[in-house]
Amino acid sequence: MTRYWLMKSEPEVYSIDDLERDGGTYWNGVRNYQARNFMRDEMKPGDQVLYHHSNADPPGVAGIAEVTRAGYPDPTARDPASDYFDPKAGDDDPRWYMVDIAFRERFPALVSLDALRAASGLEKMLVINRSRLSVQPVTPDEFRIVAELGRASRPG
DNA sequence: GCCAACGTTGGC
DNA sequence: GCCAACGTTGGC
Repeated sequence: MTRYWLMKSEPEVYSIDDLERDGGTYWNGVRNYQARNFMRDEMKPGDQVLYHHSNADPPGVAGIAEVTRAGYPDPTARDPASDYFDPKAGDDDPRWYMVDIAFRERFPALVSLDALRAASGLEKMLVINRSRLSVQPVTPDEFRIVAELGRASRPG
């Protein structure tokens, strides 16, 4: 069963343009248990992802990606040289997980957070109500509505 | 840069 | 196991 997600990235750090250039990437560095659980337990290859720019002006959904590898241990948690190092991660408990994603689509223009708030059918989206969760599920309807808004967008 | 929301830590 | 203190996120 295909599931749908929203994943956030700061464009200053890694934007949809970076993802398009690279073709795909691994989603390391998530250090939140709820987001970790989604990646470890629920995300599967083929799942579709709304790629959201946070800490941006404006913030919003920039395009679509696809999960290409299900959750596996995030090696940066064990790397003392990494910003994401976690001394509590160990051999028998990787503690943090990541997935791989691939670029699929870049919207002509970003679907801003304001546009998401204004759209009918997106009232319950977590990105509106719980903006701090960096990996979050979206319903098939929410995904479809955002994708349609994105594809219909015009560059500003 | 501010600050509200909220997740995590640690003392008790 | 509670909860105050603290750190981080992210919209503005």
